Amino acid sequence: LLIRVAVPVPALDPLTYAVPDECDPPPLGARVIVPLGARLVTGIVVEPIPDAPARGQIRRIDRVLDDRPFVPAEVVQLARWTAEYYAAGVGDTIPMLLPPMARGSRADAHKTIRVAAITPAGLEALAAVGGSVPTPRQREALELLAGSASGLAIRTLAARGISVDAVLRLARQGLVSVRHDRIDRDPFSGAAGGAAGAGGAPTIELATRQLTEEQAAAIERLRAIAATGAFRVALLHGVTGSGKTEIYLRLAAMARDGGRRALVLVPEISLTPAVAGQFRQAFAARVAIQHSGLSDGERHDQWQRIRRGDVDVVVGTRSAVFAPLERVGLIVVDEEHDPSYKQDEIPRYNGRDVAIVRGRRAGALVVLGSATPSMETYYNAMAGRYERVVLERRVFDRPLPAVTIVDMREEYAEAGPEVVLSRRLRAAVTRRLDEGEQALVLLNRRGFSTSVFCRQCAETLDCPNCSVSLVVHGEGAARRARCHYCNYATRLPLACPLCGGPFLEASGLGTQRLEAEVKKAWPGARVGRLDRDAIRRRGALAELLSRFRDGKIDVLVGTQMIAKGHDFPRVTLVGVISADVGLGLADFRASERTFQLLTQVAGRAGRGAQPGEALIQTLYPDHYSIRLACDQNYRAFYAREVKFREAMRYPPAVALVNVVVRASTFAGALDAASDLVQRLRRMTAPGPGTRVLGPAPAPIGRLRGEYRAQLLIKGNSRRRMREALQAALGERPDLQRRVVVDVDPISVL
DNA sequence: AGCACGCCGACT
DNA sequence: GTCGGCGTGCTC
Repeated sequence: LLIRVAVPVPALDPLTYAVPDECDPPPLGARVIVPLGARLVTGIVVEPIPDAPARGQIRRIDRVLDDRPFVPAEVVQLARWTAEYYAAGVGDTIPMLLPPMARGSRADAHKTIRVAAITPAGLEALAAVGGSVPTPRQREALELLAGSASGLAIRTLAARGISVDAVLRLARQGLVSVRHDRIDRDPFSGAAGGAAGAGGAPTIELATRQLTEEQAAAIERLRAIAATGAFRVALLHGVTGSGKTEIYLRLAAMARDGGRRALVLVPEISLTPAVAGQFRQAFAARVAIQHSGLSDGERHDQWQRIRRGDVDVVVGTRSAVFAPLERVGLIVVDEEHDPSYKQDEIPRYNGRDVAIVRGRRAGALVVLGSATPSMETYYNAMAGRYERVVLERRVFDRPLPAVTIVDMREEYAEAGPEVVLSRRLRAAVTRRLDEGEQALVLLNRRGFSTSVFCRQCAETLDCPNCSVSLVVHGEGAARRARCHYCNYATRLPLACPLCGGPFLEASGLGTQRLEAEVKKAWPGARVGRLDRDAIRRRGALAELLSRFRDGKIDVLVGTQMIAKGHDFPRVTLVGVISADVGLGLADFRASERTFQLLTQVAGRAGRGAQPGEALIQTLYPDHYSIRLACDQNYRAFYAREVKFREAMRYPPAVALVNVVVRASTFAGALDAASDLVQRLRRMTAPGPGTRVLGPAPAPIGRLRGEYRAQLLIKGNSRRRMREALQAALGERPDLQRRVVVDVDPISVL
């Protein structure tokens, strides 16, 4: 009997193994331990009866771990779909199905390690004075091993400066033996409690809460759709503060009452504790939370609870779309436009799109919620593929914030180009502080200064590994120049490294400098900063957010992180420092991102009793994404942007695949990309509508010391595009590992 | 990812 | 001449 098994090895597709006769055949989704090369790994059965004939030699499975599916069959199929669609191997997606610590090829209840032990021949060689004693390194290894009866882990030896290679060389000479030891351990002991907790009855009775008319109508429509029990996607297009979460809660309760379960995806759970918290309140212990902020033990515990059927609702980030939940009747993707749904490493899947596929297979209602839907989603809604449910008003009839554009060209003319905070913004902050209210100030750029240049020779301070300029972080003695792409860091030189000129000047501002400016402008105010640098420490983010919520911070400065989904009732003012950060990027989504960011951040104002206002500083007050964000006119923005996408043949008008080729030289990267382009053009010529663009140097032409070139495939059949690409790469297997394929890229930078 | 093989500069 | 670092190919 043959089965096909997905093993957690990057880029690898399922392998065929034989099941011994004395063994019960494992079902789809069961774990099996299989030999792979010289080691044993844990895999998942993806085809109990292979569709395709086996290729190559067939080995026997070592052991079956489960007689029932460990991963639900529908989730296994979802992983296979994801691997194929995003041009990855099943081996890339399989780890996402498993609880942490059961992931990876070496992890499992049956982790194996390589242990080296000295052989009699080795002892002899060691004893023979000056005889067959090998190299010093090898001698050192033998001496260490001679002192240990049971041998030493190769890892341990490596830690003492003996390379794996050296040990394996000794093994080939027969002087040491290498065995694979299984370590049976229980990695999950003591993993109870934590986020799992919250037992008892729900603290809030859903039905008693008041709904707006719009909310009630939206729920009624969605309920009717869900009641059919058939797959359907609905866009819940609701302005900021319109109470979308309440609708998710009610729909989840309905799903539960109908005997089905709900999967709720949020962009970044630590940034939207409100959503998770509200589900906790309504569903108490019947909720599981899945996100990267949990410890491995906690995550494992949550995974098991879901798998056992102990929960009705799973709230989680992107990867929760693979949660082992059965009988899914509702899938919510909150803030569906958020770029964090796209994973920026292999497999490069979009959690929203995988959610839709999961919903189709489960016959579920999929609700995509946003105040600023992605172009893709709105395009589908306009084409009638998605239901469109609209919430135009905020809850309690609270007004949307009044948004005003501040033209910084006038400001510069008045006060010089150094000005950071416009007069208008200063006045507004002062007024809010006097009223005891809070303000958010957005600047979507980290660091203190964004570049350093020499006044004498005009040279800029660049990263030695990447083609980007270094960003200054910190002030005074703590000043460092850092690369945001490879983490290279150096002390800021006193003189120009090129010409020796002493006049180095830092320019361009980031959140750190903004924080300093705000503190200087309002010495009495309590100022906080929220960006990736400020939340490095575990728990720092939650701490910062709760301090702001509790009113211990008056002005919170930060990057786009401050724009995401938060509900701070006392924020009445939002300031945007440089709305045009990002508009200069040569990315087809630049306008969309800017519009979304500005609309979302403005939407943080006036969510409580006091009405809010937003002030947007920009050098391009006439740019449509800024102007229309100011009007909070999504439909006008969409109408304008979709014309651009159609004219330029960009998504959602066409499908896009981005291919990046790496090489040690610039010419090498460009040549390889060019070769792929030619092969692709030959292959796609018969397929109308498919076009190959490039090759061109990647926008970041050098990254971590490697040169990069890129090409784009545009077309209307992703399958055709993928097949052409696979065929081209099949002809150039040597390029396989130098190429990164991104299907439906969120950005082509 | 691991693991093996083979090529090449460095250094006894 | 070895040693060992590193790029390349393969795993049913």
